[in-house]
Amino acid sequence: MPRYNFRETETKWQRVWRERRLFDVAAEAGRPKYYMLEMFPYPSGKLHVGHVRNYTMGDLVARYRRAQGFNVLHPMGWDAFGLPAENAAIAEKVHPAVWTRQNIATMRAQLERMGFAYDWSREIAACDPEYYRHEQKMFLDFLAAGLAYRRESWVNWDPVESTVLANEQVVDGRGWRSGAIVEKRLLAQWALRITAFTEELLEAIGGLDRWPERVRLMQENWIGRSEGARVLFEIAGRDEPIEIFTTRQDTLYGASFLALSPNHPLAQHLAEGDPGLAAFIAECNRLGTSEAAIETAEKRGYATGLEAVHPFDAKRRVPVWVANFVLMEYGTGAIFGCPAHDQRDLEFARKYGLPVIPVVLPPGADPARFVIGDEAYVEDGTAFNSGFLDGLPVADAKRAAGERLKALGRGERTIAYRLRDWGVSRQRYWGCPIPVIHCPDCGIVPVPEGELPVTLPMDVSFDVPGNPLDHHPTWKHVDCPRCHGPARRETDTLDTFFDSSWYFLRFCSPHAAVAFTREAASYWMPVDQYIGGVEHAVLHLLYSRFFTRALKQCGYLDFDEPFAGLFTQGMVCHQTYRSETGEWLFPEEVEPAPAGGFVDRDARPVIVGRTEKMSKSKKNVVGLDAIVDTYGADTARLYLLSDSPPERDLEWTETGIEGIWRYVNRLWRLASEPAVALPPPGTTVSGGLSPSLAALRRTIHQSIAAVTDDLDRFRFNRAVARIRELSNAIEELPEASLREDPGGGAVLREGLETVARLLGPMMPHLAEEMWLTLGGVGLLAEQPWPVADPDLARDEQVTIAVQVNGKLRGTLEFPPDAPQSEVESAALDLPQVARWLGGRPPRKVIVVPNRVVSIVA
RNA sequence: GCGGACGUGGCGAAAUGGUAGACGCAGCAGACUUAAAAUCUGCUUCCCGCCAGGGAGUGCGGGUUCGAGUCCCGCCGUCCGCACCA
Repeated sequence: MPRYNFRETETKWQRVWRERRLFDVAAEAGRPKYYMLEMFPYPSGKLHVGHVRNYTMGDLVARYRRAQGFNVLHPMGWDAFGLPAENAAIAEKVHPAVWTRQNIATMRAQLERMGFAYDWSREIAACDPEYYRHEQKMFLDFLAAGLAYRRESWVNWDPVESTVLANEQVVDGRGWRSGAIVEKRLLAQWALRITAFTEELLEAIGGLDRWPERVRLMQENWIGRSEGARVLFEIAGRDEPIEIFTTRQDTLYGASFLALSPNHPLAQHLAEGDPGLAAFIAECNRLGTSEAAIETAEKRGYATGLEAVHPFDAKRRVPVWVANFVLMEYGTGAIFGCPAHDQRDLEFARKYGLPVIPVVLPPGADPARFVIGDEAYVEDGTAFNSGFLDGLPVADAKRAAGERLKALGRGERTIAYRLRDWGVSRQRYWGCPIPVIHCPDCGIVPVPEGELPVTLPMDVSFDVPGNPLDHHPTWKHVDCPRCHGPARRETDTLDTFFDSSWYFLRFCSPHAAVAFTREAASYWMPVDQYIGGVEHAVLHLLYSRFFTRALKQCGYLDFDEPFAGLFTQGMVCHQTYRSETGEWLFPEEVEPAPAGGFVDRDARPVIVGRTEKMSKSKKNVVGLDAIVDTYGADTARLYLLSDSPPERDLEWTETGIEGIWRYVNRLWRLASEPAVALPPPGTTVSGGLSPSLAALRRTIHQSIAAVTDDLDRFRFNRAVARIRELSNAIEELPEASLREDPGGGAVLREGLETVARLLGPMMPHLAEEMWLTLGGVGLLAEQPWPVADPDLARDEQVTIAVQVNGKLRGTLEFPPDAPQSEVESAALDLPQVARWLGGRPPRKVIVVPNRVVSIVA
């Protein structure tokens, strides 16, 4: 049995596509465009099959839209700055630039072998000075516009990576990469004013109707809008009031303390004269903020001795504490405590013996008898013990309290957000240098635009910990561009998320002297379909939305949203294996044991772990090269599309890939050894077909319609199933009916050509080879997408279910849209139906056209 | 704690409120073969039955409906995101 020679075929078609520059595109005013983009990868080494699932989906969409006549931009590039390159430099004594370039070469070759339809002429790498020079210019524009600024602030410090992390990069109190417990440090840092767009970023989420609901919710939660009030508390004996934020200004009469964050400026100031407070603060900053630490850490406080004046009642005084549970990063870093109506405040008050004053009365409760026990009352009710607020429901009391605060000049209603400005300084080498100079006389001076790019020095050493740019003997020593005195270059580099916040714009005009041309961006943008992992729901995707707005403000472009459509694909999983001693094993180090289970190469038993996302650390990866060597790119591509819905996780199995490989060979035989001789291409099918041939034609056109619909809706697994149904129908057609019917060959040709066309976006090499074998004209990749003929797709007979009391008792065959009365009487005449009716007339009969007859006995 | 998604055969999964399990994987039986592989044919939700047929069935309990995997209410479970957020 001849096997399909994927090796020869795949290289052949890849060469043809490349030589004809088939997927290189140019903007064509007036022609509809389609921008298909997959999140560009970090060049970490070699690809495994898990990496290419989203590229396979993206390629499917790109080729499909191309066949539909769109001018498709489908570029690829490299998110090439980042820490792994520096780690490799330390471990393997190879320069990060060299390591990165090698990985890019390897991975590009791997992507090329997959036959992806990229416009490689637009390839970019973020570590290329011709790329990052433009982001240095952007940084300077942001600086001029006040969107980039330097601040001294408490930052997340990753002690393992010796660098600062953005809030978004701290996961569960730990560095997102290193896993080290993050510490708080006060540092001077560059930040981007993402909070200038908070409300806009939040509101516009509503318009992202082709984004997954999940991602939109995650962004909403991340921005974290909450309505409340800021309140100023005068402090006895001090000029400066304390400003707090609350969502419960209606409960101000229940205040029994104020609490400051340990990092609040006032707390810091007081600590200078209070060694006990200083020790308390130091203790708080040592404690982690991980889930476990938070759950076990008790509420602890330190009384400062200060007293605050109640804003509504000057006679009332409340003590000011410093408390470990108050976050400097949220609100104003200070709260007022109302123990009766906040669980956390209650715990604190009970511990330190502070008063608990109920001020919200549950509906129907007796004010004289209502007391707070172990649980704060947080539900709705009416204000009491609250002076002018008494009798008001919570919502009205919030409004009235807000108005009174404003009238008194002691605060107003306001909105607090969880979103913080984006700290972009990183104390690393392998990133984009921040183009500023620190001058002892002039302060911060931007590098003149004519001197961009500020390039990284190549002669660096990674022998000592810390930032190699800072250690470099000469790099940072420069003259001030303004006063020409001795000055120092900024040695921090930009967070790599800066690089990925605009790469989709660079792809529009990758060789332009500017970051991107306005014309190219206005033609290609926004990205019509973006595909990537959900792990970037609030990192990259939020930063890019911010960047687009910031660039708009700086005059680069004139739209707000970069990604019109977003799809987040599921992961590729594989079983994990461990040796008896607990070391992870690669799948190829493991084989099935004759007695069941698995053994390693030395026949020692292997422990089979759970199925998890493919990751290098657990070794449950299947190398892409090995799969393409054994089965070819098309087989791998179809497998990644066929088994699970694209948004769900997919389990990679050896039997699964073999099943696809068998199907590939069946398809190949079907096209290369047709059951009857095919008429020349373009032969029209004449009428008067036998029933089985007419049925096949119907299946062909129904398949075209169904596959088209499935691809539009990202239901790739279903599309694959529909194509298999069509190819099964062709295989199952009796040879006799093909031979005897004069139209047989033409219908067979139509069927095979349709299979090839529908497969084109999924298995482009095999489809191209089938097309050639069938004698098709030109390249399949240049054929238009097939269009279903509704007349030919129409069913000749419909099967109508007959139910008695909701149970299926038989079926009827009718032409579509048969008269209801006929269908009804045929149903009642069925012997099974008569039996269930037991001779009595039905109480009710419901006829749903072409579907069901429901009889109530 | 808050927010969200999901729960269907041995497995991956299909199913505009209208014949549950399409399409595949695995398995079983058979054909071809000296044999194996490959290929082909058939079976494959569970229970009763020789068949005909019947019964049960989409996490659990209710409800709406002629009819519910699908809609509504209440549970249980799994996964994901956020979380001392004032």
